[in-house]
Amino acid sequence: MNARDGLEERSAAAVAVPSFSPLYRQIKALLLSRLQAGEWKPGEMIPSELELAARLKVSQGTVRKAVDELAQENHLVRRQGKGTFVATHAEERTQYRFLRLTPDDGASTRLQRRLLECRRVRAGAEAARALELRASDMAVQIRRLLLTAAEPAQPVVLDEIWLPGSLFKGLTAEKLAAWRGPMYGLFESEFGVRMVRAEERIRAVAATRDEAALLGVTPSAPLLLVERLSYTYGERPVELRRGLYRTEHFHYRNELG
Amino acid sequence: MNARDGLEERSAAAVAVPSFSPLYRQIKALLLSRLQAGEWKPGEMIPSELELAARLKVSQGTVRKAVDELAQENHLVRRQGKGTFVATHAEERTQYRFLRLTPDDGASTRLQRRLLECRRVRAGAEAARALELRASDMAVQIRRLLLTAAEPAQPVVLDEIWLPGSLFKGLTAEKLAAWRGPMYGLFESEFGVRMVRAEERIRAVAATRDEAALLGVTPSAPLLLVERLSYTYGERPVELRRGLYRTEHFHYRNELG
DNA sequence: CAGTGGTCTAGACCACTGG
DNA sequence: CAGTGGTCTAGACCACTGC
Repeated sequence: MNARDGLEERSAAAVAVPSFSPLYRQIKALLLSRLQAGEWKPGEMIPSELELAARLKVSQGTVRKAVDELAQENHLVRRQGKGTFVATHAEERTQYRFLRLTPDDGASTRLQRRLLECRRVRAGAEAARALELRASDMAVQIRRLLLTAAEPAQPVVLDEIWLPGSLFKGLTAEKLAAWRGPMYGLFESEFGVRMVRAEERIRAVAATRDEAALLGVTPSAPLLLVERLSYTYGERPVELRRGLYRTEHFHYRNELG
Repeated sequence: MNARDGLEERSAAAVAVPSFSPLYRQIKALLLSRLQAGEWKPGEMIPSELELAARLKVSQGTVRKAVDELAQENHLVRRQGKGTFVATHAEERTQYRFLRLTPDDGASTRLQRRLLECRRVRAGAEAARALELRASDMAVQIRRLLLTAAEPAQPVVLDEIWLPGSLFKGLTAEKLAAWRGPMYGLFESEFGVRMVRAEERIRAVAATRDEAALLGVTPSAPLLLVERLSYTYGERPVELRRGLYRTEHFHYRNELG
């Protein structure tokens, strides 16, 4: 079978390409569109390679390459002997998959949360631009603290979060406070919004008086400012997060390849 | 042919494994050991997949998978129609492959260098621990500024670098100042040390009086502290770098998968 | 044991590069 | 045009999981 033949179903899903789109990329785009459509939910198993190959009239190796790339991009998780599953933030080994803050000593990263605020507001200029909304559109604004779990509890992170109001209709302080596990897990199961990737911009700033009070540092103390924009399927931004990190005993870790 | 047969040459290069080492990983380890041995120099082309397959008595697909992983880990660079080449820091499109600092406006990242110091010193406790030396061993210490290229030149980065003296014997201020292109390119071509990966720890700190003077900020102004430990082949640390970044008009960018 | 992903092969053909 | 990496196939067999 030739890569250019048949496959109407695929060509519809195929994304813009340089000049030539190999078959496995068309399969990949097709699978991605099905993930986006919610055909398989986070944590669920997708059909086996052989079954997909048979259904799509393609060899196993071609499906394999498509699934490999999706697994590498954290959309799918392969488990030998069991199957291939839709990735989820709900059962992360690390409590927070996107949080790169680590204690200086290799100790545990157990942190407790303290919800400060959760309300619906107009997005405003900055959040609207990042989230591709109008400034007058509604947004959910959350403010919260992360503190060390060990007593005495020390504030470490002050987060300020904006979410598009249209996507998070029933999100209340009660729901947030009651939820155990990663916040992104709640977003998945309650609102069907799965974070796929994120971009962060990091700066050093001086604490304002309010920030200093909440984080237990002196005003104008240096803090790490981490601005994160998280995306769901289709490069659609769905969360803006402004985190202030105390870094006397923690650091932001990064790996450069 | 079975994955467990023959292949004395490979088993020697095979690294510790969970319980089962597929053939392509043995090939990968073999290629990696040859890269480490300098059999092919940075920028050079390695033998074609078919030739390697023939020499190693293995199918092209197996070599392919090994090379794929090495390319993904930035050891090799594939160029369709031309060949597969040893990765190098000398011909990076971006001037600095490991520098994640970006201007807030999407403008160019052109920076100029100003060498402040380059001398041979005792490593000292901190650098010795990081570089796996004795505190009494000699190290090369470099201090330099990076400034915006556009006039008026603004200081942006203050770097302090430690290198193991034993590996960088002829490294002098003159050599450094005369070198055009990335510093890591000089390390490759003059000292045969290729940086393979790096770890960074990022913090917010207050500028000391000296640091403030060099960077043109007020004392105790917030700065981004980026501590980088770079490794060459075999997980061997070969550079400790302590960078202080001004982040009023620049930010450290990161992608989270 | 059956079902899954993981490895390996052999061979055909395609896309890209440079002489 | 020859030589390179890139794609695709069909089939065999291996390793891991759970019943």
